[in-house]
Amino acid sequence: MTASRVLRGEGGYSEKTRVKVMEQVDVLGYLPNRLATVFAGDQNSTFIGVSIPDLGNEVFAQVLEGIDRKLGTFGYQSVLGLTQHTQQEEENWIRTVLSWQPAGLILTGRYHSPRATDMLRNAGIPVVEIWDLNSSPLDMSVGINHFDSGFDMGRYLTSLGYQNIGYVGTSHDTANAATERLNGFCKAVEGAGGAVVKQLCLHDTATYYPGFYGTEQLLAAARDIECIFYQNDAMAFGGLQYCAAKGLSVPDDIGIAGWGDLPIASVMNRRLTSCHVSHLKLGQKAAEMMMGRLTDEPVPTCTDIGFRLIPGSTVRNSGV
Amino acid sequence: MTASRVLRGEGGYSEKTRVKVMEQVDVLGYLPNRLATVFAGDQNSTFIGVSIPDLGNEVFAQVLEGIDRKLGTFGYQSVLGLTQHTQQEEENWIRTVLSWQPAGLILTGRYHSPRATDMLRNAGIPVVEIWDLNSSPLDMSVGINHFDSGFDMGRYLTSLGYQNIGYVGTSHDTANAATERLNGFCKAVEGAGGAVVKQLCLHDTATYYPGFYGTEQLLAAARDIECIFYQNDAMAFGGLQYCAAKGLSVPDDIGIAGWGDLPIASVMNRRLTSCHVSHLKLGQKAAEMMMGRLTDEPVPTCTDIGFRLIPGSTVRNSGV
DNA sequence: CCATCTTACGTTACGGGTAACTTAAGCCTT
DNA sequence: AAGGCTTAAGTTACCCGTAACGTAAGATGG
Repeated sequence: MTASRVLRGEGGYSEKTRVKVMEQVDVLGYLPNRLATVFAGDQNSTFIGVSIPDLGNEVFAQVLEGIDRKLGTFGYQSVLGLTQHTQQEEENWIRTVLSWQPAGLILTGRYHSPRATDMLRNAGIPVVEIWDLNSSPLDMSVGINHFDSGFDMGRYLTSLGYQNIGYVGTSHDTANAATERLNGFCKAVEGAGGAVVKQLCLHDTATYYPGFYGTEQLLAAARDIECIFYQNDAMAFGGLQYCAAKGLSVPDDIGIAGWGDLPIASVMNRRLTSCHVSHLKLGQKAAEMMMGRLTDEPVPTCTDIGFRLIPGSTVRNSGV
Repeated sequence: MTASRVLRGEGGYSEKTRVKVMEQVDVLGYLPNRLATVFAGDQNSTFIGVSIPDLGNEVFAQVLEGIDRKLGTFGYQSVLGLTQHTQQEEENWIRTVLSWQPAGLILTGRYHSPRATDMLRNAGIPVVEIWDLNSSPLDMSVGINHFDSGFDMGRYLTSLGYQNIGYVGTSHDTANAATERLNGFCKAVEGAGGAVVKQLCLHDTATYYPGFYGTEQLLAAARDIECIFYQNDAMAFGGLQYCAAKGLSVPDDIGIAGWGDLPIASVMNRRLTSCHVSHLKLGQKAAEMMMGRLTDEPVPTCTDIGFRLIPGSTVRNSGV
């Protein structure tokens, strides 16, 4: 007991005793068992469960980096869960991670299975839903409005005179942010008298090569396409390279627009038309909101971190 | 007690009782507290501490993905630690994560602080050191021989007739895999009568833009450089784009070689000279070795997952 | 019908840290 | 020197799940 007091520095012991305790700590290589402390209910754990769809997608790796670095400065640890974009994986992971008594959870996406939602409500711990801005979150939410970002891109492309537009992305079991971007995009394009003539949703990962062959498939199916909007920048780069390989000039023969503004854009001579989101900041903000809630500070329920359309030069630069 | 038996399905209860227990589980929304089980010492935890330098570097994101997915199939969770390439961060993280009684640790790199090494030895749990192959690991090791991979690249470039070669990378407090690649590279180049005339180690992250401006600095300092070896592919892409921006023809005016074979290479029309390592497989293998040890299977101490030099077309294609 | 076995369920104790309380020792005051 | 006060250190109980053991009821067999 006295040793416990010394280690926590709460006072009530003599200097002589302190030294003796610290000596024994060194001799025994003693490491406290935090499990016991948390288990006894005297303190909360410093685990934060963090669910991320996948790390092959650079944007999520950046979000996770932002979260973990910020949590680390508060002495908290991320317990990772890669949910592969499925609600079932997420539900299983939530069940497991809750049994470890985490201090809170940060979840990517706003769509959860009914059982998952129940567990989250019952857990009585802070939950931050990230990525998709959610006006009625379980607890807290930080992200952007994906529908709006898709809408803005649709409006931008149609303002340049594009009428026949294609989309290349990937398909998922459930609605997700990319779906919402596509919905916003279609609404804007159709509202401006254009048409999203072909939407390709590949059963693949949203990375470079699917962007490449997806472009081939799209152009084979709809030759009159003037411009392609991609699920993300990686797929758009794949599309750019397909065009280069086939001698299609961008933006003269075809326009290319991505989403997410990957770091590689910083060195490309031709700026990819895209939409910038500060992924690192998103992650940091999520961690800050979590820590704010855990220290009983007032925390906003929803935080919109915003996006910025990047006109770029892979689309024509004015209306025809 | 009977409830505990029902929940673990170990038998010794009647069907009637089972139903009653399950009803109450539903009513109460009961979730077991795994902390108590582990704390009581009846079982090990299912945490695996995973330290990764940073996630901005795509290769580490892939390694982590490989680890976490594989661990997930065994019902284990990763507790993440981003150590930012410093031993002090790693030591602090190890101390914290050990206090949570993890079942094992997976650490990136073979160089740890003395205190960290002590803690790891005393912890009595499996440790897998990844990335750098370590012939005398603390416990287990999986990765590649970075010195050799640098050496092979040096030999390859000199075999093409390159004599004055530059290097662009980043600097770190302590020796790391990139340093070993550079050492192997220099040894091969010098052994073949060439010279690594300038080595630029930037105080920055090993990403695209530092590759871009690092190239500018390098060429300004040493105009006679014929070929540049980069710490990784991201920096090499930055270099490629610098050359494109300045009208330098690759490989006619200058040769460019990276390391790591990033996914974006799959869609580039010009194959980047690089070195392929299966990062995902590395992560999976690390997780498999960990699980093997935890289930008392015989596990090899060291696993070399190998690398493959990619000749590419960003260096001249035969000796002069 | 009693001895023995089996099954179902209950009781006790433990793990490591700490809150709350108790005891012991040292110090001062009158 | 007895009483009151302060400080240091010790004791007890608790957190929750489960191993180990105990017990009661029912089944089986001779």
